[in-house]
Amino acid sequence: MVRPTLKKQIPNLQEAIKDAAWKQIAREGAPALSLRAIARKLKITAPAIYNYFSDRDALVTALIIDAYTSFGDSQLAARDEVPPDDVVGRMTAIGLAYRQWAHTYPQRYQLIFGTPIPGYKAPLMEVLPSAARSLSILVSVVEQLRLAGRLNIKSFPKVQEEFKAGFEMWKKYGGEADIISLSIAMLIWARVHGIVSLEIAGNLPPFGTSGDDLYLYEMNSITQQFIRG
Amino acid sequence: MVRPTLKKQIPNLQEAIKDAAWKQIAREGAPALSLRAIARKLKITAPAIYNYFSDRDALVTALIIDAYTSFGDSQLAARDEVPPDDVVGRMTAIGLAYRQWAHTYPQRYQLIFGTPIPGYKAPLMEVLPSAARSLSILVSVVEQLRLAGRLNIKSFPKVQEEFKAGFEMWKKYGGEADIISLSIAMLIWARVHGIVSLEIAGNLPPFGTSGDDLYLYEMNSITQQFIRG
DNA sequence: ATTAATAAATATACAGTGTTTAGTTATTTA
DNA sequence: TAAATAACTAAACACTGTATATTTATTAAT
Repeated sequence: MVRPTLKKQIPNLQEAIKDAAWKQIAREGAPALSLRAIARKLKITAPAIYNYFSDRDALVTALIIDAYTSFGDSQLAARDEVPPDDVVGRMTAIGLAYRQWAHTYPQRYQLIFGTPIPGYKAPLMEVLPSAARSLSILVSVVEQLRLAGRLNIKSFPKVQEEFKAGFEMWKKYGGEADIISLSIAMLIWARVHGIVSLEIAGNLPPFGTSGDDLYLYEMNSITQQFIRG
Repeated sequence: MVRPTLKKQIPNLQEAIKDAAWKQIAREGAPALSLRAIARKLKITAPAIYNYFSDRDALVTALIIDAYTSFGDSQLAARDEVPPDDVVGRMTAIGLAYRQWAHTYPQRYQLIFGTPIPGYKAPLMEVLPSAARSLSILVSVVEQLRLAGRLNIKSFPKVQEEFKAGFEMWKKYGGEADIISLSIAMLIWARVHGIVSLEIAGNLPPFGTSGDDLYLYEMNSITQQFIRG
């Protein structure tokens, strides 16, 4: 019956491992992530990492959660810089923040939305809280529009029964909102994600269109289509 | 001065390697692609592959070109099944074909649009012909709308000067079209890609929305916004 | 027919990866 | 002081892509 506390030369090794991982990702890209390289940088042996992460995928999951948190923070900050009554302004602000965050941290963006780690599949249950939180900022603005009667939901498809359970689960982490607000938020999310993911992957520029203009145009399409008044 | 012809036990080894690669990708996913595993399946040694592909990335590039070709074929078939005068019908047909192809070959889709191969970056110049061809079907329909005076380009952003050179390059493989048609095609492409990529990555369903309904709604948004008459 | 040239395959090896196992060191509580 | 155990290292395994050298087989010219 003995319970020794943790001990290490490096004060907080768990955080140090993640830091080293991020630096490696930023410098050489997510696919180059290597436990052995991290260990070399920290002057420990590779198996020592297994005291803090059960395997490489667990480390990646932790990084993804951090990335979602960073993304959610930027969404939250963008929203709250605009007065609550200026709903359209808030929508615009988080839309711009979305793209700006992706351009500031392309590797984090790819880590979340791409599949840059060989054989890795994010475990939904672990990632959901931070993922739902980051999406919840957009949902909150859409919900605010709905409550103000300014949400144009004409002809928007009804949510199927089978997905209502998923919605209830989402609310646990994403906060209170009507399901129609979540649905419309998903569509808005898909639109900005469409442009930004093509941009980040380098598939947009050579075809003759600027991401800037296209993105602004698309944000205008969104507000025109879904906001009235 | 001797020029021996190719010789092999397997009739067309180059194609056999690609076939084995596709089977491996379909069974275990793109990141699991392994030259050694391909060699084992074909009962040859791994270095023998280097007689047909300069390295692993060259094989991946060949696979991507094949995937683009397969995608382009499905777009072409979908378009030409609808009479030329029914332009809206053609737009709908290729839109549905886009999503259906992605769902039929999710690994091919991810190979093109994701980044599933560690450290791989597609060489634009090699991929451009097949990529431009596959996009050209959508562009041709948009161009057809433009020529018929049914394209709604009100307030669509002008293309920046610096990208006009890229447009000229694109025309070489994508065919004759006005630059505004390409731009609008890009935006339409981004929209469908936004939904489909989230679907394929498994990020849509858990949050309570059906890809089916959302996609149909979005295709309607597109026709409403860009087609008049 | 013999010989030279060369394509295509193999054998071998190197440096890298994630991970497992066994053993060691250090710390903490009883 | 002694037992318990967390945290680490050392060594090894089974992989990976790829470079080099060598062998085999085929072709073309003499």
